[in-house]
Amino acid sequence: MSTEPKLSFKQQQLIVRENAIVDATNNLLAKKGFEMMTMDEVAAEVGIAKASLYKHFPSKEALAAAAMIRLLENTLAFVRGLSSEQAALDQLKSVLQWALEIRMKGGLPTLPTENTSLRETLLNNTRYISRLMDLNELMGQMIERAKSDGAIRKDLPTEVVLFTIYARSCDPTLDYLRMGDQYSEDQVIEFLMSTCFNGLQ
Amino acid sequence: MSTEPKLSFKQQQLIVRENAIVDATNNLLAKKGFEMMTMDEVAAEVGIAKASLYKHFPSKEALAAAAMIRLLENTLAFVRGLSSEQAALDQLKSVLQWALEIRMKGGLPTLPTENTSLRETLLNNTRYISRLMDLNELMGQMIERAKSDGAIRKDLPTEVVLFTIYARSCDPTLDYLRMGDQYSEDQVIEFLMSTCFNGLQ
DNA sequence: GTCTATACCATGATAGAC
DNA sequence: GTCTATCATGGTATAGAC
Repeated sequence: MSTEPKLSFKQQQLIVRENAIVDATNNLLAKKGFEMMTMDEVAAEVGIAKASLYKHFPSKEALAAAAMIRLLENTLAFVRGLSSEQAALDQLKSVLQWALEIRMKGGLPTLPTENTSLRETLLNNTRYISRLMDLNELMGQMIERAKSDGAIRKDLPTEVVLFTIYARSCDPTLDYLRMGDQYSEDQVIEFLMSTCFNGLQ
Repeated sequence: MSTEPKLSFKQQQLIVRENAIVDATNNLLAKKGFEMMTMDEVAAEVGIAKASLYKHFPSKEALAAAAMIRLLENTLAFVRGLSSEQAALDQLKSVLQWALEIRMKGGLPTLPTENTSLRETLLNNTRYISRLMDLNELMGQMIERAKSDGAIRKDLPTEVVLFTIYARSCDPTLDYLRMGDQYSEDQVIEFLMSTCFNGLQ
């Protein structure tokens, strides 16, 4: 991506530090949600003083947004790296599976579902919106290809298919099924994907 | 239900007042979520002083729990009132449709999805848990009947079917599709139900 | 850029008069 | 049981020294 050949030691150190901060934010966000996560906790997990956080990120919302954007960019990279020889339907399934595996490992759901001040902030964040539109575009193309393959129902608007996949990737059913720990992680993921693509009937 | 023949005027007044409080809570909870809803707002919407709220409900959590329990009891009443002549699959569809229509009208999603202090409180509330278990029991029976009718896939555990329906009733896809207002409310509900029961393929 | 210490403020909850 | 007024807590954000 970048043409910059080398970074000074200080710059590298800064990046490492900020990565650590975003990592901690990611974990806490996944575990407690935006409102219940406090800046004290983030600072404690990173091992720095709270005030130092504010040297890197101007607000709690900005910090959480950074975590969401990083996840979104990882998702984009995954989608772009999909084999173009795969059938479109299989590509879609791979994306959903990837997102569910991340959540299984304690990661964030790809999209924010709750009505929080974070949602507001993200909708005003141009970088986030830009990435989200890129992802929607790519996913939309895959859905349309799957439709012409006859692999996805043509009576559903592409938008509906898209949101349904997004929603399934954030589905609380995963947490409920995992809580009971009656099924293996792979089984849970298989159930979620199967009900999404094949339905209950 | 009750065998109490008459209530004093004061008692009736109390019930009306508390209903109004729970109504307001219900609306704000649906609009803003638990964390973003403040007791000041509830009081303002009811038109009483905040301190008066605390004469009726000991805490914010208890107030929200009252709203959730009322909804759950309404759901139970709806499920119990379903015609026993209907096929089990149609009964399940009716329940989902009913829940989605409530949300369309600005109501609460039936189950709490977020990780909040409210969730904690509810899980320790015996009345809530008791009602939830009743609902799960009834829904589980319907699912098993639908399975033996050959109307629901037998390879899915009943639990998985149950959670999937619950999750769909809280699905953020509804909000996204409504925002675009490209489709009528009935169309949106139809999309959600169809993708749930028939899948995307 | 990191720390300690603190300002500041929103909000859940209470006191006490009527 | 309702009100006005107030408290207490906790959490975001900042000041200022190093």
